[in-house]
Amino acid sequence: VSVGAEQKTVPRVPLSRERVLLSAVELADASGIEAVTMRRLAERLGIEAMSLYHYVANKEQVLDGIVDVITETINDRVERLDGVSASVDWRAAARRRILTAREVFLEHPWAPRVFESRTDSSAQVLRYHDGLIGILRDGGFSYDLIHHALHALGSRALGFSQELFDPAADGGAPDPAMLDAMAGTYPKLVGMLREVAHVDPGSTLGWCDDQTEFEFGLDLLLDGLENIRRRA
Amino acid sequence: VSVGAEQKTVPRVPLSRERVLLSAVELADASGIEAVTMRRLAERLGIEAMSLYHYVANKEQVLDGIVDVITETINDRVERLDGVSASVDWRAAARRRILTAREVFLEHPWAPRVFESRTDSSAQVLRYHDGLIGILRDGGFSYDLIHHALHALGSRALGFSQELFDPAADGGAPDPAMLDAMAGTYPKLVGMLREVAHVDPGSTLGWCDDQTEFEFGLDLLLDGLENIRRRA
DNA sequence: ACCTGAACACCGTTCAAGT
DNA sequence: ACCTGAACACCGTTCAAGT
Repeated sequence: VSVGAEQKTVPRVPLSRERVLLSAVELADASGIEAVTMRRLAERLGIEAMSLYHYVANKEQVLDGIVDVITETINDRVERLDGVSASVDWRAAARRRILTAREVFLEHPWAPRVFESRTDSSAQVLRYHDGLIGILRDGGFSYDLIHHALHALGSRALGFSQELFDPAADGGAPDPAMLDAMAGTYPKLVGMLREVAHVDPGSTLGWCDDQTEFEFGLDLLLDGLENIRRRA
Repeated sequence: VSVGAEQKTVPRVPLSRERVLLSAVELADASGIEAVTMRRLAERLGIEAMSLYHYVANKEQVLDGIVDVITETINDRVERLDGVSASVDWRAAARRRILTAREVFLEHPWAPRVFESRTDSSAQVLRYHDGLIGILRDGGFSYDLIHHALHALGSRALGFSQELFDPAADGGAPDPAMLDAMAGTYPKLVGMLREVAHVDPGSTLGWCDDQTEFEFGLDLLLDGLENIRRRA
């Protein structure tokens, strides 16, 4: 079938809010979140920009919808774990849920910024938290402690921690010449970088591994919560 | 002196990069961060938009500069504490530094979003971290543990934790009728909200106090770090 | 109902030109 | 050196109009 024939004979998948939002995620994956404009999104769907307004009220709803799409993927994966988790303690179940959610964010590196820009709560995010609260509740937490725990975890509960500055630069070791130049102004910082950057020079992961750091922070919080729970 | 006379006789404070950035912070304080456009910022300074490009290369530099201005304020305040901190243990010194920094963010509620949107590192933020690293180092931390600690603290080291969704709605208790409607879909979440929202019904702070939650998360992390430090 | 085309009110930024 | 005016390439969104 030639392209020309296809254009005439194959019926278009009918447009829908769902298809608009899925397309927005694909566009962000392919070209970055700044490429997600109403005009470019419409172009990708083969319609005019104004036609989008039949499926979403405005661009904010597109971004809200992106959050829902991503978190729905997360929920699909973590809820498959819950059946297996019944026999496991709360800490292992919570840890596994969070690290599974994190895998989805690793597939959409632009997504944390979108999540942090939202102010309306998403139905899928509520569903994710509902499941996490269930795990803590079954583990013997009071609702009061669960509430504190969710605030303490923040975005870590969902599987990401937005790094301040240079998340990409963490991959490569800092330039020794640059460190020399900075040593006068930031003596302690440079002291740290000089030592930490050389701990494992042969590592292919680079001197600073995102996954390790995420798990370190997560375990610190989970351990602390377990201590409080046990004392209560 | 009449306004008309003033316009002719009083020499304008000469424009500078510094004055542009200070004005950007004032504009964000007054009208929100979305009001900080090149055109509106220029208007506020009594010049045309294009004149701004003599002081900054582009709008990204304005946002980078805003981060520097805010963090400079923080550094001014926390470095005044450091003299007094000499006799204090690392935990108290770090806690005081962070809670002092937090006060500045409470004065600029739009600032966390700007910080999290930056990708270049700021000289003032490096200076802030240098001081914090010094406190931990004096407290007996290895550079390796300090490195993990900074990642675990994330933006909490600087005094803020970006809440996901509804940070403003936390002030008022959730609507009981809405909770009833949500109970079927989110049973555990509603269970938590029903209990936690009624713990202190007479409190003027509302059922969920930002400061309390921030300190809870911060102490959880600091306690965990102290445990690791002591074991090492 | 679904989609469009023209237009509006804004952006950030360029360029060449003024003093 | 500092500042400007006109223009360009883009936004999100309105409106009235088409099928």
